Amino acid sequence: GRHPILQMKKLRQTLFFSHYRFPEKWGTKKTESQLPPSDTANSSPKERLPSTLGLQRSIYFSSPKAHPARLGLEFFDQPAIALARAFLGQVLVRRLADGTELRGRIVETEAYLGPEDEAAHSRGGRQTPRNRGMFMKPGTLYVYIIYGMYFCLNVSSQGEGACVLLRALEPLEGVEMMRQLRSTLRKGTISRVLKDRELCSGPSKLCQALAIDKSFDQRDLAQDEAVWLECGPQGPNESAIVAAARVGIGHAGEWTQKPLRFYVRGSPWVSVVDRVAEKDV
DNA sequence: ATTTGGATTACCT
DNA sequence: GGTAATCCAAATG
Repeated sequence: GRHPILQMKKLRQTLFFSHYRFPEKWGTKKTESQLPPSDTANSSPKERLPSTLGLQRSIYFSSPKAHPARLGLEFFDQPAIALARAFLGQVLVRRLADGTELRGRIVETEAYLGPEDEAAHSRGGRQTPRNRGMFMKPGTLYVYIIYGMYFCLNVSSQGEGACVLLRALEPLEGVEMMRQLRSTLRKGTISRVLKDRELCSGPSKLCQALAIDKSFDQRDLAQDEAVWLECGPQGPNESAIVAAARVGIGHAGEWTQKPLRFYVRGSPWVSVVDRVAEKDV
């Protein structure tokens, strides 16, 4: 980044968070047995955490005040398709300036594979000031402006220029604040009360609901103080993940049809349901 | 320097 | 199902 303010931000983050350490391994990947995606999904804090969290909670995050199950670089350092699937069921957290914490369970993602992917901003190896985040280390955010007025939130994965787009969340915590943010930020004039389903069911909707804008570009999801990812109580079954064509990438080329969008089958929080794709198993 | 189009949303019929 | 809104930034000259 050649922008002095961005450089300062970057430096501040680096210094402030340089004391963080992460375990050698997170342990085995999330178990894929378990139950189908939960109906209410949200378990009370008192509820038992999965055993895989034991390791993560150990010495690294001893303070209960600290992020109890924050996912680190090891989680993000996997190929885009694997990461896109692994995101499902994890909880995205946004801490606002006043300390309010907003939480949403990720239910829909898209993988963008890098230079060979004709639908990716990094197609053909294009690297520009805008998409730099795609080429940075796994876990780096890539936030860009679309149609001059909306934001999209991506997370860099393993693989040059590869990333995952976050497309929909199930609101879990801070729902009224999300409603307020959406009502305030969206372009519509009238202030009809938005339904819960309308809060985070789209890549730009979730950015509005969580107050995520361009200032989050190139931040580190593994270390930032205002946004992070927590291990959800349980991920969906493999069979509960639908693989469908990506949304809004035009009508040309083989890449348009590839099943690189993933969402939780039957979730009412998904932005676009693909009935045809759901028939395949 | 100018042009072009977009990883969307909201509101219309 | 269709399309206006709205402007950044990549691509082109």
